[in-house]
Amino acid sequence: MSSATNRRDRARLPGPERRRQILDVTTRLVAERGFWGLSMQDVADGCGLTVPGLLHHVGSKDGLLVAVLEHRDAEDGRSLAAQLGLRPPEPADWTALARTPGVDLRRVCAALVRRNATQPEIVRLFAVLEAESLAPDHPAHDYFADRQAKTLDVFTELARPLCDDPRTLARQAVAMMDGLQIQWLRAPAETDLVDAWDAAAATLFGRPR
Amino acid sequence: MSSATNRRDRARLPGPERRRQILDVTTRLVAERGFWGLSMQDVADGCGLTVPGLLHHVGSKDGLLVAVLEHRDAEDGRSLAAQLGLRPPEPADWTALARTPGVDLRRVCAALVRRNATQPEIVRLFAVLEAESLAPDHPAHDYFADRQAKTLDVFTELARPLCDDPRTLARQAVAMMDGLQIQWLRAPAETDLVDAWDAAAATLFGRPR
DNA sequence: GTCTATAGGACGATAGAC
DNA sequence: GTCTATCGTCCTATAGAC
Repeated sequence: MSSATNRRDRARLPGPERRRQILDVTTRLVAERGFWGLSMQDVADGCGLTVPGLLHHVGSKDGLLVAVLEHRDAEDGRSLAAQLGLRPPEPADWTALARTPGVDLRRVCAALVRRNATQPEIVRLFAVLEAESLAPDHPAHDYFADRQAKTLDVFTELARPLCDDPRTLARQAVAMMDGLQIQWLRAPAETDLVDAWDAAAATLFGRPR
Repeated sequence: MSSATNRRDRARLPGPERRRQILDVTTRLVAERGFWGLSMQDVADGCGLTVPGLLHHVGSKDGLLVAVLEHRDAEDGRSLAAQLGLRPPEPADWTALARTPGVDLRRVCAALVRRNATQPEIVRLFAVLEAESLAPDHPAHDYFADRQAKTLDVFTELARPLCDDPRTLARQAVAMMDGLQIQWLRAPAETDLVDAWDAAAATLFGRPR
């Protein structure tokens, strides 16, 4: 018994693994409590660390949140690109979607919803932060303001082939996704997110293809 | 200078006025910070009270939140009843709407949106708490679970005359309202809530009347 | 109905040893 | 990379005087 957990059950993980662990634990806790309700103590406990040990990795509580959001963006970009069959080199660039032939708003939304349905925790993270960050002094305020603007722009481009007023359709698609996700999170037993979205897509985009 | 503010600028308000002041200040602060981010000290300061003075009125921090939510429900019930021309005696009973001739989901949503557009602060209060209260141990968790269930039921009844699948339409109407409100709160300059809703109503319910 | 005083924690962050 | 120790601040709530 010499190799693993050799000092009081506190594993001394290599840097990258420790970082991933911190991001995972934080994601879960922020989804539950929001940023104002998050305590560094809880995160540290969840990682088997002390608070100063945790701060060594992330600098500050604000820094922790930023790290989580950046990590999620990277993951989501990769997943979406993979689902839509894009080439891996530049996965993080949402904007590229709008210029990819054969990809329209309907397909992108369907892909997003299907991915989201498999990870309620992440959806909840964004739902909570989206509301909390309306406050101008919230550490993620600018991040979410940019995100909404960028999402609406890309969705508008994607909606252009589908209707006369793509901006309005983009707005409605975003609103519907956000709203259905909240209902699903509150009553997961009653609601199937994919079914609810497919019905909504029929309303938004017209009957199937 | 004997009647008002006679002791260190701290007005000794009569009970009901003080209560209203507390609820107003709390509403504003919860809308900004959520419940986890709310501090009794800030509420007390905003009322010109000490913290124990504040606690005398509301009992506890949880009690304060409950008081705010109950107060809002009462006000909203009154307003909606007035806008739809119902008799005042029983304004708080949402359920009655479903049995009122000439009232359907389209009209009720239009009335709700038009009222909400005049009070962004209240809309934000609900948006923030709706997300925060997804956590099972949040003091408003049960309140919002009930609220969502009840709203969906009433909306379903109201949608019955309009389509074949009223439950689905009800879900979509709720989702769309919630989602458009978030977008409006984040970028009030770019979005007019009433316009956005009227466009969405055309999508959801079909072209005008 | 409002105060002073205070209990009793939890919080985020820093300094410095190992 | 992680620790111990500690600082200073903020928090909700209670007890009891006025």
